[in-house]
Amino acid sequence: MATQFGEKVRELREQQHLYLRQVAPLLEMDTAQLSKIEKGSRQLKREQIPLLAGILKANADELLVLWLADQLYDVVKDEDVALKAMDAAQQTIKSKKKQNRNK
Amino acid sequence: MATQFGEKVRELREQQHLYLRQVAPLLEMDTAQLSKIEKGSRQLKREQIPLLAGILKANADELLVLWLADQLYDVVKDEDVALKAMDAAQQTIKSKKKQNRNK
DNA sequence: TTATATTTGCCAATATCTGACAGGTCAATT
DNA sequence: AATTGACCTGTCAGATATTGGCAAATATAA
Repeated sequence: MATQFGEKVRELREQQHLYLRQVAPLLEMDTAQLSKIEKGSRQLKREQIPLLAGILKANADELLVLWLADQLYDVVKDEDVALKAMDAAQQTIKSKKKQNRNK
Repeated sequence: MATQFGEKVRELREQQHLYLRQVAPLLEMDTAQLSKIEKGSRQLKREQIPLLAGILKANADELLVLWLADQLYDVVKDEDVALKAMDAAQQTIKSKKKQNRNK
């Protein structure tokens, strides 16, 4: 249930001494929603990550990596072949990267 | 657009000299849907993979790995930090595995 | 042309996710 | 014990996304 992204957001928010009720309006949501995001039962929208990073004075890419890792984990979390699937996907990404370099 | 899973299914189906119209009904769908699945514009349901593997005399886990890899790829395909996110997710999976061993 | 196999476009039906609110717990304060 | 402030949880209608199914288009071969 808990997510790496949510836990990191909470940690950063507390470091900044901010309350949910202070941060939530900046993201145009209510405190309940932000609470759920930190607890991992809702997803922040991908495009809101840079804004949130700004609010929490954090690195947007670092937050993005955690956010993506949560999405990836969600796909394979119950699968015995999770690591094999991850390897296969990694290969795909690497070969696409190579393609992009050569065009 | 194309998927590893879809391409593999087509390859296997042709090896078995089967037509879409022969395979589709066994999966309780029409040929159009199966065509889209092979082309990668639709997803086969996770739970239908073993049945399809049986029809195509293929290994269910092998197909599952491709299917999952497609889902994973879809999450990160447009992201610069794709590989970092994959690494992070891999770490999470590995540490969960360890947890399961010790309980 | 005709027949067969596959592909594509469309859209209604279904499934999933989100926003918003109400009511709840918990801890500190009076 | 009553109040306050911060946060958490459940619910559900509305918004979004996905799927199923049909019809028509395309492709290939005879």
